Amino acid sequence: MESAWVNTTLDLSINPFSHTNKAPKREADGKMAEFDGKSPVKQETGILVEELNRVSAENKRLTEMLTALCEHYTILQKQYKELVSKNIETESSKKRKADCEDYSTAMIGFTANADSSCSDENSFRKPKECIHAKISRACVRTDPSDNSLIVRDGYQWRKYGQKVTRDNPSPRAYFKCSFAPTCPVKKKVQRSAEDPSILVATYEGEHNHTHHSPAALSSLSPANSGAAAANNNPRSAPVSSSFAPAVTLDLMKPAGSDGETKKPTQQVDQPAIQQILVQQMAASLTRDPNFTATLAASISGNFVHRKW
DNA sequence: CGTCTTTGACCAGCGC
DNA sequence: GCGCTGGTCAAAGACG
Repeated sequence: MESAWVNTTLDLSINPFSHTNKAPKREADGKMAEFDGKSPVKQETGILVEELNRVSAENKRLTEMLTALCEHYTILQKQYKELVSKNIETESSKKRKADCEDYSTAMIGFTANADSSCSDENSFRKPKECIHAKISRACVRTDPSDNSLIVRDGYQWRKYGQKVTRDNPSPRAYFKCSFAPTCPVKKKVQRSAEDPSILVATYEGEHNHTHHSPAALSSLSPANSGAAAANNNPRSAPVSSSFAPAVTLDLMKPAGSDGETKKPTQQVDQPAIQQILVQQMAASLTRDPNFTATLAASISGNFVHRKW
């Protein structure tokens, strides 16, 4: 389900006039108009009207594409929900959870937040804790060459253990929330066995403090990974700026009543997800210096080429 | 010197 | 009961 990853990047290299070569043509038309002896104002007006119509048509076409994309996304998400519910039913019949755990399934669909239910990893081992502890899972795509098991989520974590598990060659790191001494939240981070570029973070419990960490605001932005990483783990080297954009949501959002714990997090309202996505895209873009630089270059380039 | 990470040891749960 | 496995502890070392 690679298509489930939400790509928030923009291709700024697209020149709106490139496919029609309107700009050079318009320039040429203007020169020709001088030779034709027609009114340059009328020529310019006609060109502008034509361009306006073209832009409107393109806008309409893009809107239709976006609508179709959203519809496809909705359909895919529904299919994923059905798959997850089926998996929960089948997995609950198995005795040992470790045999049925598959991180890749946790990444399916909306990979940012997969709030696990009692069918999750501790359900068979610690059924009592499962009732009280909120368990959620997040998948973050990282640079495959980056060996650090750091997931920047805005909180401060203290590593208290590392273990190599049976079904995954990469070690699993254990973290406790160090922001508040009484905070019971624990986090396990391990690379996906199938895709080493993906870090799977499993959170247990709920934070009993507010999200004061400065990195909390910047954690959603890959561009600020350096500062966030410094806050999260001052001693570790800053994560490469080539960090792929990963959607990261508030992982500690309450999953609701106990009766609802059987449902995966993907049950969140569709408009809410879209709103979060839009906010994250905007935040990610506006905080990325590369984006602003590229945008400025693109705009200035357009001005130069178009010779307004 | 204080804080944090590392890592081997220990403990508990589970299956056989 | 034994072995396997995951989770946690705590001493030692690194780092600023």
